Amino acid sequence: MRCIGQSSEEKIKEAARKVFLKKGFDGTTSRDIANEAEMNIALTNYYFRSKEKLFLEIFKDLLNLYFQDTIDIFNKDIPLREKIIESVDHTFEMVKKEPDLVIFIMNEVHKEPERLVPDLNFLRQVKNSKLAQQLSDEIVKGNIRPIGVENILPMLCGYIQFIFMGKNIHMKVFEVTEEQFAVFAEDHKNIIKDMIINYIFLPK
Amino acid sequence: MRCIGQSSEEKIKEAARKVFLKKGFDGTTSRDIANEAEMNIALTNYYFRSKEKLFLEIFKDLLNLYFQDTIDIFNKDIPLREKIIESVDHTFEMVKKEPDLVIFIMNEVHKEPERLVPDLNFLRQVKNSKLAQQLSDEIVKGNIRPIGVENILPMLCGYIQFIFMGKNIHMKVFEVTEEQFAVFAEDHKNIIKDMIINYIFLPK
DNA sequence: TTATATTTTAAATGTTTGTTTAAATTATGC
DNA sequence: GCATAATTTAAACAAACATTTAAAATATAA
Repeated sequence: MRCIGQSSEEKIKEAARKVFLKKGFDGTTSRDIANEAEMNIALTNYYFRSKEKLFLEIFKDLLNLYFQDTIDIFNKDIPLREKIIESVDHTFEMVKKEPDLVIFIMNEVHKEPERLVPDLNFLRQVKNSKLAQQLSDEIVKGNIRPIGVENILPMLCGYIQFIFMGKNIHMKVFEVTEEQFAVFAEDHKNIIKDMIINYIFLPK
Repeated sequence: MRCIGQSSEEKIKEAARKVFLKKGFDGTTSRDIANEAEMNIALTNYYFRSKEKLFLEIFKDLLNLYFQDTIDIFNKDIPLREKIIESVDHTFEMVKKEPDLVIFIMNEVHKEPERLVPDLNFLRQVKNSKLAQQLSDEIVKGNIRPIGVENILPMLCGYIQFIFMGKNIHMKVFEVTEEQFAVFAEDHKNIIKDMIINYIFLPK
């Protein structure tokens, strides 16, 4: 094995990740991946047996990327207000760093929901996080409105995600540049945080 | 021309609309469309010249469906509070009726933003609606926080849309049925309305 | 060095893709 | 009814598809 740089297997996986994220499973051909990796077309099947197997491996990684840090934040031992801010901020940074991730996950799961089945145990962590207990506690104390994880999850993650999923539409509708969109997104992020906190917490 | 029922052209267009919405452009084959329409494979090209042309025609219709009613509501001569409620309610009904529409538009525009270029004039109506003026007026009067159309649009439409785009993910994460999801969605719709109004309007 | 195992290659596999063809069928206008 | 136009059909098209093959090249281990 050549030990300078990545192995061929890694090169292919990274290239495939890039192309799948950009074009989705249906829009990606084996040749696209081979070209991106600058490798022979046969190597994809030599290392991963099929396009589908390679996709599923990458999909698993990306689903992890999509949820793991959020789960970790939900499980942190910090006050609710802080957790809300950190969650929104993290989602914002995540979609900024990996702009194709959300629409990719949404679209692939929409077309074939059963792709999530092998990761059901992983997904369950979302609803069983510390945040759930934290919400119940604060509700009992009368500090916040009665609200469950299922309703706060989209607020903390989904709203921001939507802004970036609809980036191209926004840019056309409001006729703005990338830079202007970035300003808008930052602005909207702060509105979301204010709005959630303003809504959730009850006046003393 | 046979005048009982639809024309062949209409049959094909309707079938194509159905399949494109479900599987997207890349995931749809000419034979899928012909099968769905129960028509000969050659008729797609006889009536629409190519798969691409047929797609663009349908895409235009769907983009209209996605935006037109919202634009109309934005232009209504009704109080802001009422307009907010009506917008959210309309979005909710729209995505319930056409569950694949939002992810379809999002995904196709994400892959190829230039598909929106022919409809730029149509899209401009969103930001030039009466709602924009209405917001400025209320801001000057000190009734609401300073906020622009670009920030209120996602609140009125996007948040609800996200809930339905992520339907399959939600159902797996929270292990609920279709019926339970419907209850959740309804619930979240009301939260969104409360949250927006609670945030936008300043106390007298 | 030599034998063996791993990796890479060009070429070919059989399907499926979008699209076209030319003939067959049906409708239309006089 | 008959000529013409419009529609529908089965079949074929080349190109692109995922995947396989078998030989060539390279690395490994003795």
